[in-house]
Parts: sequence; structure tokens; C-alpha cells
Amino acid sequence: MHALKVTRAEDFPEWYQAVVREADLAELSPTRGSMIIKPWGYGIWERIQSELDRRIKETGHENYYFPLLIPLSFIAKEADHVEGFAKEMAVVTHHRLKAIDGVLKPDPEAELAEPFIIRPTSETIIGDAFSRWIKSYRDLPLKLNQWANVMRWEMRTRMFLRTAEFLWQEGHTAHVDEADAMDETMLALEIYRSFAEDFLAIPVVAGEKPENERFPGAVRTYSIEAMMQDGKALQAGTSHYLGTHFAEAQNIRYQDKDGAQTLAHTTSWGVSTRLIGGVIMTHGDDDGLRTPPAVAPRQIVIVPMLRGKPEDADLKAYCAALAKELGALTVFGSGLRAFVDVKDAKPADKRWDWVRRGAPLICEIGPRDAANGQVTFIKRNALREGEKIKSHTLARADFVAQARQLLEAMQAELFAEAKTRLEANIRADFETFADLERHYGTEDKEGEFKGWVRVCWSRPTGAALEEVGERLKALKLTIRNAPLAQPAAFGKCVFTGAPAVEEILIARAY
RNA sequence: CGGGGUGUAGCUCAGCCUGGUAGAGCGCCAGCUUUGGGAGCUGGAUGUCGCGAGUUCGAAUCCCGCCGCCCCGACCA
Repeated sequence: MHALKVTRAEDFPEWYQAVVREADLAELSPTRGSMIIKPWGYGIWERIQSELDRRIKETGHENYYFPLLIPLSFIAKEADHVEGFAKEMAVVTHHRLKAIDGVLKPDPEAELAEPFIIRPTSETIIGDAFSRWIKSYRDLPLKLNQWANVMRWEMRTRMFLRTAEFLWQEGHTAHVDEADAMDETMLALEIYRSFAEDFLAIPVVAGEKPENERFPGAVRTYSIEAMMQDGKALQAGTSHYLGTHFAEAQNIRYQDKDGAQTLAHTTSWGVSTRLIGGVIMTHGDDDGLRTPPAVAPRQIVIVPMLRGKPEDADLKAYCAALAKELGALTVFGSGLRAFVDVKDAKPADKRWDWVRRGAPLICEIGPRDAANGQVTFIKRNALREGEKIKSHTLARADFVAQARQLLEAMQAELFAEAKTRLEANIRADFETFADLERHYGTEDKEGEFKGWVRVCWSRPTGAALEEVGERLKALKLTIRNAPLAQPAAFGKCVFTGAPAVEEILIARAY
């Protein structure tokens, strides 16, 4: 009997919802399209924040903070940018409420002269500041980052994957020229790749987005793409080289060494709470989430087998001492997070709560363990042997000595499992569009696992690319990216038969 | 915003066709029993049946409108 009522195989979207609820990650809020992130889910985000923040600072960036509200006129400054975001904007138009016929409404007499938009991203207001901060080549590069909430009025929302309001980090930088800005763009992409793989145990493919998938206003957009357990792709991070588009629109110029006024080259890059959706769909199983140890808010949870008797006190003391000893250890670069669950509930229920949340190591310690100086535990990533729960027992001193290694091994095992799945499910033997049609079909069962394909193409642009997009759309496919790692020679374009110049990944996507 | 589904207790759902005092299981609370693993027995609490307006003596049930959620499409981190 599994801890969730629905399995991945039966109904993947339902299973996803079940994990979010049963692992106590988040719930819907009264605010349409926005969610309440609960402690276990927010704890994962806090771990993501602190580690990513460290890596961002380590590479020469500083944090700052811009306002939530942006003057409406700002968004209009870059043409592609407006087109990309205008359709999903929340607008603030009044500054006062008034009871009209007993109903509170925006006071018609309190309409703002210029409305504000709630930021969907901050390029425009940050560009405005950059134009004032940057005067000389000596001011460059300018490498800044902010942690913020943003809002995009999405038609259809899904917990963590696409919500109207979401949390993210947005890096914005300015440079003297394209070469320097491109170095920065690729640096950010590499930060995301290594972070996703090392810390979230999510293997990804880093590459460049095709022209039609670029960020509005970008010259080049790069992404990391992860494979979910239903074979669909999740864009888990993006990095953009913006060229001089925003510099032109907002007059970001510096005086170069020869005294000339020169346009700066800018970049922007971000990852969001969507990463948590990626963690769920990469590592979850039919018993709930398996939280990668590096981001688990609690890495070792100790459940004492309390029986409501006097000897409980000894058992609690034993568990508290064990937690303290574990807490003094260091793992993944910070203090080990151990927790004793003394909630007045049945031990079996507590165990399953932690299984669903995906605490990496769950210790179940009874009086006999305490008396013998041992620790009985289950490993969340290898919970079962057949249908039965597999438990392990170690002498207490050995458990403490091995705790760090157990967590590191689990992190590595989760990554290896996902990496194997990714590599086993990218087909690279398709040469024509007919091969794609045969593989993905049009009549296939909804949600059937299809994986990704890696094919050659001639990189058409403009109308020709539009047509490629339409043909793929008929199969519910999109081009994810052109991986950075490319072979030396190419075959023929699957779309046109012309000589190819690049390999691309094609997949169904979130 | 278009197509499909759905909305009844904290959760999963029955009841609706054929109108007549609101149900089950799980969970929750209390007591007792049990105690190395998702326990048993007994008792108990919990609902403006998504919202609004109709038809009717009477609406969870029929009609109309609106809204939320889920899936698909369009759009996107």
C-alpha cells in the first residue's frame, strides 16, 4: 500500500497535485492563481535561496531591491518587451476605496494620473536606474541581483509550475561590449546548470533557445531543460543576452576610454519557485516526495516510539541527544538539520507524514534501540524492498559517523537515477519529420511517456521557422534548445532536408 | 479566452435522472483497550450541498446566470 492514493502511472497530473498536498508543500489561496507556500515547501525554497545566493555573490554580484510597482509608461519602452508582457499584466489604478451603495469600490475620485503595473519582471525599471548609475566605462561591469516576487496574469495556473504570483531571483548586469555580456550570460547559465545538478539533483541540458522561444526583447536566450518523469521538459532556468535593446530604449550609455558615448550591453537571468515543481516531478514517487538531502528543510527526522509511559522520558532524552550530536555535523556546506518529532501523535502516522514529505532519513527509535545504543532508520530514496518497508539498524556511534555519508550518497543516488532516465529517453536516431510523427503520433494515449528527441536542423528563421513551429505544434511539440555540446558534423535537417548546422532537442513541455 | 469535466463535512465521494427534514468511508475530538510499526472498540462534533436569481407548498436535486478547480488548446518561468 502506497502513501498516495494515485500513482504516477495512473494519472501523472493528479499524482503531482497529490504530492503538493500530501507532502504539505503548498495549497491554493483565496487569491486566484496564487498559492500559499507552506513551511515544508518554503523551507525548500529557503535552501534554494541561500545556496544560490551564495553562488551568485561568489561570482561577483551584489543584491539590491526594486519596487513592486512600475510606472505603466516604463513597460512601453521596449517594443518586443511590451508585446510579450502586455497581455498578462496586473494594473494598479486607484489609491483609495470608497463605499458606494454599501459596496467597497475603488474611489472614482482617487484614480491615479499614471497607473502602475505590478512587475512581471524588472528590466524596465532597472534599466531606468542603470541609465543614471552608469556614466563611465569605469562603472562597468555592473552586476546586480534581486530576490523578489513577480506577477503575470496567467490564463492557466499550476502549483509551483505556473502561478500568477511567484518568487524568483532576477539578475541584471551591464557590460562594455557583447563579448563581456555574453561571458556573463554563459556564467549565469553555468551557475544554474551546476546548481540544478549538484544541489537539486536534477540533471539538465543547457542550450540556446531558438529565435521563436526567446525572451521578449532578448538577442539570445539560453535555458536549462530538465526531464520530468512523464517525459515532458521543464524549463528550469533562463539566461538572456539583451544586446543593446534595453540600452537603446532606456539610454544606458557610458563614456568609453576615447570619450565617446557608447551603448552598454545588458543581460538578465532568473530561476523561480518553479524549481520546486521540478524537484517534485524529478524525485517524487508513489509514496510522495523524495526531497534531495541538500535542500531538505529537515534532513534527518527522529520519531521516538513514545508509548505514553514513564520510560518515554528516557527515550526522548536519547533522541534529543542523538539530534544534538547530528546537528553538530556539517553536510553540503552547512550544519546538518536534524529534528526530533515529539508531536503527540501516533508514531506510525508521523512516520508516514515524513515519508510523504520526503525527509531523507527517518529514524524510528524505540526503547530497545535506546537500551542497546542503536538507531533504526529508513532511507527515503530506497524505502521499500518489494512492497515492504526496508529498515536498517546501526550502532548509534556508527550512525552518527556515517550520517553525512548516507545523505551525500542519497543525493548522488537521486541524481544518478534521474540522469539515467534522462539519457535513456533522448532518442537521437530520427532523420525525418515522418520519424517524429511516427514516434509522437497524434492519437497517442494522453500522458504516455515519449521522452525527448535530439535531431539535426538547418536553423531556419522568420516565416520558415514559424512553419516548423506549426508542424511541431500539431504533435504538441516544441523546440527546447540547441544543447551547448554539439557534434563536429551534422546530417540533414529533419524539417527541410537541407544540410543541417545544429542539433536541437524537441519535446513536449510544461 | 475556446473545448471537456467537476463543485455536497478537513479529505475521497454517494445522493441529483424520478423534488419531500443531509449521507458513507477516512480524518478529527473523548474514553477504554493495544503498543517495534499506517491498531481495536464505544461514544461524539463538524455542512448557508460553490454563489446568485427563478419554478414550486417544498430545491443538493429542475431552469437561468455567474464563479472556482482539474484536463486539453492558445500563452508563458
